Amino acid sequence: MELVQIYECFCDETRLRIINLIAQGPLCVCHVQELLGEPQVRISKHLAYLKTRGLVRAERYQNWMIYALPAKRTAELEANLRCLQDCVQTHAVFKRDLQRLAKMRPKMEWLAELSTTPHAK
Amino acid sequence: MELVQIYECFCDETRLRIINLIAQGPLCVCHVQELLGEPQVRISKHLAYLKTRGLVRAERYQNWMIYALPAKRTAELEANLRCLQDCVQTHAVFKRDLQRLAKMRPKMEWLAELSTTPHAK
DNA sequence: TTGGTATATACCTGTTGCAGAATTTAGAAT
DNA sequence: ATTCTAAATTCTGCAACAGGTATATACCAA
Repeated sequence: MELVQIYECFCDETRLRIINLIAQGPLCVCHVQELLGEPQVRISKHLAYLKTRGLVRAERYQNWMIYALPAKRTAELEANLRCLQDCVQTHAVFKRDLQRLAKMRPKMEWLAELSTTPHAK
Repeated sequence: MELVQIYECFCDETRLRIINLIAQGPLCVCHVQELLGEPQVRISKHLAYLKTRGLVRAERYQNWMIYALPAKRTAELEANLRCLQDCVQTHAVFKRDLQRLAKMRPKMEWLAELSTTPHAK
């Protein structure tokens, strides 16, 4: 994953919000959709965009597609994800997304066991 | 300067190289052009792109346009510039650009006195 | 098989981005 | 005024992106 590709992924607000959420742990499309309050097709297409650039990976579980950060991440990606996390601290939209996610977590325990990726928080 | 705009500025390699150079201190267009070995129109247009998003400011000195980072930078911009500097350490292209810049510095002392921006070495 | 849910894809539209070639503008020097 | 240099702008073409609507696919359940 090249540096420029990271920034391509980062340069749209919807994608930033998605990344912000998925950085906390794997999510399926419908969760993201509900959390962001954006139409399904939009979420789906942005996720596809991220996937082609290797920023996320996808795995099917029954009816759901579970999206997560890749297990192996370059130092660059790690650095930029950390930087992003710092930056969004001060932005209401992103904070709200995370708060909603926290509320939703309890309903999502089944998801936690699926992924090989360790969850943040 | 919004977060997304920072990433818009970062998502093209030519722009990344320009930013990497200008982060070291103010430069005029012809310097950037010479350092990158890219045609003038390309440099000029990317600089315009960066300027409209507030990532750089420009100031005329006689025949030359001097581009520099803005004097006041948001925390986000600072964080991302630092992150970028870390990331490019390992990339030959960017390192070479900086080496060339270092060689060119002696010929550019007149520039140093113009700017209000403190130079990073 | 039928129907439902979750997700992706195809198609269309408008916008933006990037490139190069040619031209123009601004200032300096003669 | 003319000429030189530095830089920006205009024009054209093309590819990518972002949005939406509609449709298709994949899996599950009855």
